[in-house]
Amino acid sequence: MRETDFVSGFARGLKVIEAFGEAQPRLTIAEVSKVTNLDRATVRRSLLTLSELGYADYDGKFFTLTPKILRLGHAYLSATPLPALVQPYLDQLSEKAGQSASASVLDGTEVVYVARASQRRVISINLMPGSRLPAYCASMGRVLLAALPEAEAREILKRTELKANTPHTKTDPEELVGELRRVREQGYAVIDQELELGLCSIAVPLMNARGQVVAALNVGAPAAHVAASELAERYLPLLKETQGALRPLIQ
Amino acid sequence: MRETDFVSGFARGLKVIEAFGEAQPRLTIAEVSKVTNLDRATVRRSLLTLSELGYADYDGKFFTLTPKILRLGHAYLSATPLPALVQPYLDQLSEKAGQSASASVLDGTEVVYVARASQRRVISINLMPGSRLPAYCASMGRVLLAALPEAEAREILKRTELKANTPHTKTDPEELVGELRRVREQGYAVIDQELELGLCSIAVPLMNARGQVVAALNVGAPAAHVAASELAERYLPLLKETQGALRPLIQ
DNA sequence: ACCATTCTGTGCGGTATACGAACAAATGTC
DNA sequence: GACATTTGTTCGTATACCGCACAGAATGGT
Repeated sequence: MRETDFVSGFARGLKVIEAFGEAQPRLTIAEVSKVTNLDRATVRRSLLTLSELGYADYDGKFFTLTPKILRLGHAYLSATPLPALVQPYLDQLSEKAGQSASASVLDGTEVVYVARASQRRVISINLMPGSRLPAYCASMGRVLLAALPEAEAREILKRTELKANTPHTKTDPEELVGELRRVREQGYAVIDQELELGLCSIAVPLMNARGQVVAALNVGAPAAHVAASELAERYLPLLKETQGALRPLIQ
Repeated sequence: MRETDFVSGFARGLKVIEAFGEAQPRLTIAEVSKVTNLDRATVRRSLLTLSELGYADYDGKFFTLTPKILRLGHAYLSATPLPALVQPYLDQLSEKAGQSASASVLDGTEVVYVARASQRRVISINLMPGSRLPAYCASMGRVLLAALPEAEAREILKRTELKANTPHTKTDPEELVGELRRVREQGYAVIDQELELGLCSIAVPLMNARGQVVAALNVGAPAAHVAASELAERYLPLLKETQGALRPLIQ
C-alpha cells in the first residue's frame, strides 16, 4: 500500500469515536484531544462532523455519542452470520446450564463478545456484544489462543500487558504457553477467578465444517455457586453438545 | 458550523463502513462505490485505511469487516449508562414473563435495541443490541413516537417508508397519528403482527427521574402462544413494575 | 477581584487528499 | 480467441485539511 492510500482524516475520526469509553460518556474537545493525542482543532472538526452526521450530540460544551453510532458495529454483527447463528444455541445452552453463556472471537490481544445469553443472576462485570476482555486470562481467550500456532500465541502474549487481576491470575508467559498446550490437548479451558474474584468459567472452541476454529463458546458461573473443579463435569457435556450442533452449520 | 469544520474524508469513511449490511458481508471496491455513490478511488482509499487499522480484512478482492469495528459501537454501549442499568431488570422481566424482553431508543425513523434478554423460544427475527426496526410498526417505536410532540412524530412518519410488512400493518399516517394518541393516553402500545406474522408485543415508555421518556421497554411473544388481546392483561403489570423500578435510577 | 490556567474558536501557510480521467487488469460474452 | 464490460490502480492538479499560533471566553484558586 502506498503512503497516499491512507486517509488520515478518517483514521483520526475513528480514534475520536473510540475515545468515548467506559467512564467517559460526555467529553469535551480538550478531553478527547488528550486521550487521542490529536490536535484540538482536529478533534473539534471530527466531533463537529460526527455531530453534523447525527452520530454525536453537542450541547456547546460536551459531546455524547448517539445510538446512530451503533450502525457501525451493527454493520459487522449483521454482516457476519456467526452471531445470529449461535444466538439461539446460546440461549438454549444458557437455560440448560442455568448460567450465562457467551460466544466470542479474537481481536488482537482481546476477546470480543459477539453474542451472549445472560441469566438473571447478576455478575459484576456487565458484558454484551462488543465487550472486550484480555485473552490471556479469559476462558474463551485461552481456547482461541490455543487454536493458533504456538509462535503466534507467544507473539500475542508478548504484546499483552500481563497483569494480575487477582491473586489467581497466571501472568508468566511460559506458564501460559504450557497452559495453552493443555487446553489444546483437552479441548477446553477452565478459568478459576483469574479475571475477577468469585468468577469462574469454562470454554470450548467453535469450529466450522472444515475444522477451523472460528470462535469460542463459554459458560460462566459465580465461584460461590460452582467450584472451578466441578465446571467440566457440570457443563462440558452441554458445551460439547452445542459445539457439535453448530459445527456443520458454520460456513 | 463553518463549511471547513467538516471533515469529509471522515464522513465518507463512515459511509463506507455502513455499506456493509445484512446481505453484504463481503464487498469489493466497486460494490461499495455503487452503494455509497462515492468515487472508486475514494472508496479504495477508505477501505485500505480500514484494513491498515485492522477494522477490515482484504484478500486482494473482497473486503470484510473485522470484530474490531465493534469497538466503535461499544464506545456508545459502554459510555451510556442505560444499557448496563436496564439489563438486569430486563433479565428479570424476561424470566417472569417467560418471553423475550428488550429496551430500545429512537434513532431517526427507527428503534435501536440497546439491551435484550431473550428466551429459549426462537423467533425468526434475530435481534441484538444495535439491531434496528422501523418505528411505525414496532411496539417500542409507537411508544417512543407517542412521547414526541405530535408535529415531530408526524415529521418522522413522513420520512418513513410506510410499507405493509403483513396484512395487519397500519400504514395510513393519519391512522398512525391516532394510534399514537391512544398510546399516549393509555401509557402502552400493543402491536399485533404488524411487523411479522405470528409476532406480537407490548411496550411501555421508560422515564427518567424527571419524567422524560428516554427509552422503551417491551415484551414480545409468538401470537400462537399469546393472543394480542391478552398481552396487556398478562404482561402490563410486569412492565409497569419494571418501569417504576427503573424510573428513579435513570439519570 | 485578581491572576493563572484551561478551554474554545479562528485565521493562515504548507501539505496531504479527493477528484476525474486515463490506464491496466480481470472478467464475462459470443 | 477477440471484443465488450467491469474492476482495480495510477497520476496530475485543484483544493480541503492539519497543525500551529493567537484571541477571547470560561473556570478555578487565593
